Amino acid sequence: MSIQCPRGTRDFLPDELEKRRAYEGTLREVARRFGFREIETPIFEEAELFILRSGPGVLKELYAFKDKGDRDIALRPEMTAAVVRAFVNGMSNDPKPIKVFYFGQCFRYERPQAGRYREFFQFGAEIMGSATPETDAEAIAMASSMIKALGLKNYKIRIGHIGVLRQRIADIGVPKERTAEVLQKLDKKLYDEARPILKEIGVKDEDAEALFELTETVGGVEVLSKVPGEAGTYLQEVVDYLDRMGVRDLEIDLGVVRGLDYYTGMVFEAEAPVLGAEKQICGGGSYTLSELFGGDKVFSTGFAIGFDRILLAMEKEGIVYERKGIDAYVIAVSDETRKDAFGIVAKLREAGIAADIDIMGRKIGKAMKSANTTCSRYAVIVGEELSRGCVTLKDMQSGEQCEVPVDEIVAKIRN
RNA sequence: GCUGGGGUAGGCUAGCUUGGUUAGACUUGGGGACUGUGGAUCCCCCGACGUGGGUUCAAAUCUCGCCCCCGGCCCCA
Repeated sequence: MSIQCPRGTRDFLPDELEKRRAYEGTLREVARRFGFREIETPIFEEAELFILRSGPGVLKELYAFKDKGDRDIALRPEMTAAVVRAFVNGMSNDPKPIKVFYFGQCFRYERPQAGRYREFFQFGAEIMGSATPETDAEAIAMASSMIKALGLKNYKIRIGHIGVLRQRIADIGVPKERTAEVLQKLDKKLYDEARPILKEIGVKDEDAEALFELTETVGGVEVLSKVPGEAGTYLQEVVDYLDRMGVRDLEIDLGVVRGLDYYTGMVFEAEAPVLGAEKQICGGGSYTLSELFGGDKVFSTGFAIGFDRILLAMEKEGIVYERKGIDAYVIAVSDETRKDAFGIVAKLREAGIAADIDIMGRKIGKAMKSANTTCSRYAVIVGEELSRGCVTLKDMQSGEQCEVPVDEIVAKIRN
């Protein structure tokens, strides 16, 4: 038995990788259009970085190890922490706002299932040093554009506000150390499990029910009128900006919670229902994290897209990627012209044309077949017409062919 | 961590219930029919029982452990 990929990892064979690269390109292009620049950080970091960000609980799902210098190292389980670290270390005095995006693999030691791998890919973006509704709108707009640019049809973007919930939870007498526990139940909308917890804390029944009602505030942007105080006004602003930008594929859901403590205000998620259990394709919000890593407190908004999942969702929607192929396949009719054919393929390549040629000594019929399987636009047939300084150029799509002087083939193929 | 289903050539699969020819087909790949023309057809070739033990004269088939894959729960930054 041969050696397999480690559990939860995959080989990306050429067909698959070409597709992934193309969609990566789509995401990069959208980010570029939104004025973001790419950033890259190490694949491994000091384990401490992730513990600071997410709490000691992450350790059990971290690929962590000691290096030969006895340092505690971990493969990154996500990228935000590293980007914020890089910000604190080297970008904190850059002109604001700082808009960066990243793409890369992350690692989590979890049980693989649909859309969940141990090595997976995230595409994300952070806007740092700005805390305005415009900032949040910009992040949501870009996430929405990315999903649309990929061609996904079936998805939902839900926007909430963690500040509203935190405030309310504090107001009704839940101590800080039990907030996370309560939020977790609210996130899942497990009110029956939340009730006894709140009761035990000593929260009044009517306050508890009012809290549940708040998290049940779900619907179109019009439900914002029911959201009290500053947060309601703030979200209204965000939504107004989004509306002007033509971003209307959203709904309000104050039940959107997001796991972590450092989220401060707006939070949002996107999901693709076709995916089943692991349907979340994007998540983000506004946060402050830099002070945890020794920097000043800086407001940021960011999000990450689960690249593997969104591709899976696209596949389930029947979106197929068409292989690009090459421009020309050069075919020697006989051994007499074989070496000349290599001269011609070299010339095409020199001119920037993607050109291939048979290297297995095959005869014309099989070579033609190769031209076909490499998805070549043209076949360049090199035979006796070379004595007249010509080759035969065949359009593989239409089957039409004509004789072309050797020094005109580059121009002809370029059109 | 818990749980359901499943592993036969690169891919898809027959055989397994009832143990017994050389594990069969399709497809991909290589060669040829076809000495200057691809997608069609035909012929030939390469290629597999996840792994380790047990039962047996004999195991792809029965049995146990492990590994892996596909789902679901928990978790999900």
